[in-house]
Amino acid sequence: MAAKTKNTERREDALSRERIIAAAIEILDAGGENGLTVRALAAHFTTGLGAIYWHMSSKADIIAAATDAVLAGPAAAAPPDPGDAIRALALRVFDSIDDHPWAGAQLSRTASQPTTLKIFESIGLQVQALGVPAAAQFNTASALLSYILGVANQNAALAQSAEPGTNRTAVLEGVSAMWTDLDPTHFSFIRSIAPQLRDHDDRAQFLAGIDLLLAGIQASATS
Amino acid sequence: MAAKTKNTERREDALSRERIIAAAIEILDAGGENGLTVRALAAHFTTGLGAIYWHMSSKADIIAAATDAVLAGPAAAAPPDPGDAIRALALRVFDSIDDHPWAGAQLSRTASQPTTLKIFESIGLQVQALGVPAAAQFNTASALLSYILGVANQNAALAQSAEPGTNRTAVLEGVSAMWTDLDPTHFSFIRSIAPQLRDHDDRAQFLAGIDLLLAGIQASATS
DNA sequence: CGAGCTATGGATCGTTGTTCCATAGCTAGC
DNA sequence: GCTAGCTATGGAACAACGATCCATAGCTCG
Repeated sequence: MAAKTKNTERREDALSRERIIAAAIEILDAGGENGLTVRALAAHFTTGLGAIYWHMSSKADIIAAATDAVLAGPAAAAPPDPGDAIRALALRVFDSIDDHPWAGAQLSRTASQPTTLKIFESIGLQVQALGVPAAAQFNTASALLSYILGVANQNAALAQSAEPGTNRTAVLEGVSAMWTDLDPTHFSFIRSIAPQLRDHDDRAQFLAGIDLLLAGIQASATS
Repeated sequence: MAAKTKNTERREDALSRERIIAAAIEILDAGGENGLTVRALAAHFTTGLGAIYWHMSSKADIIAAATDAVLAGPAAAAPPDPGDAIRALALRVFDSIDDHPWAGAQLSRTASQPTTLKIFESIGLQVQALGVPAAAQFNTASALLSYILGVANQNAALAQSAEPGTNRTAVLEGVSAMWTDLDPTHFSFIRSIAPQLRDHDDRAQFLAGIDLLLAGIQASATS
């Protein structure tokens, strides 16, 4: 059959779902979730609202698609060891959220988000490879997913709390100082770790939690 | 033109920050986060917007205060065993979010939320009691907090996705059916656990994750 | 050469958070 | 007892948002 040439270009730079999502990611990276408005998108293409809504059904649709696009990585070959595979998978999600914090809030927003399902599936497969009994696989994979999404959300929240081009170091300095000024009788622990906050590595801390879960899985299996 | 005398008399039921927060919780429980508008609050007290903004500085302030109020439990006496104390603490947060899902999304929104700080402090104290080395306490407590907030967020998202009086069982049935209909080659794990989703216990699953982390902490300490 | 679909630009609607202002009750000082 | 000033209230007004609707222009096909 003759290939239908859909070159119905009204504009030089034809609008499309892909181009809109790419622009949305740009705007989200620059201004956070509040910076993305349908009007800002329309202005980016020097067009009207109708053109945007012709390609996208709603703003939620736009953000969901942008999140999927940002997290749809090349799915690098999984390491042979299931534990390492989970670590690599988790870090891939973490790094994506680190680059695009607004996506972190979206990931846990709708449980049916395709990306979240794919992550959950990947985790589940590695949990099976770890030899976790069938009856415990659901709980184990859910725990890993919940932890990953939890960290993703906190990163997103932290990034949004200091919207503009604020330096990350400055933010941590501020929080650390705030923690140090807490009431010593009610917040002895937080005060004790306040100095560590200033130059701690988010990524390493995230990985430490994954390792804790993996150690727990190992321990539960051999007991 | 002295026609309209404005009815700005002092009210019998005097407005106050506490009464506004209580009403906000009522509205949030009934209609979720989207159901709470400043105008709905004003209508609840048969007053205007100015009266609300006199007591509360912003809508974010209202939601934050409502979240704090809902999670400020009686802080029951902690069990002697640190592990049990963490379990009890985590379940207290879980049950609060279960009753007021909208609070789950708020908890991780602002890291400086007093309630989150208190939870973090409590976790940290028990982590210390567990004998975790000082250098690992920050990471360990953070992992526990991230997991708890992660589950809280997912509960909040799930509750919001089916806003009205939809039955929880019906929602799970639907998701379970959706999982079963996934492509078998790409979602073998999710399909395998789909039946378990239908009648799984959220609370027990949450606790299983806590136990996994506790087992991991134990294992890391003795190795 | 029109009919019909695709796509666009923008007016418009309803709702939201927030600010502003006029005004009434209350209280302290004289 | 009177008034200046603070506390509190009710509601108008504003700016911005997501979403819908509509007129219209380009294009394909019969």
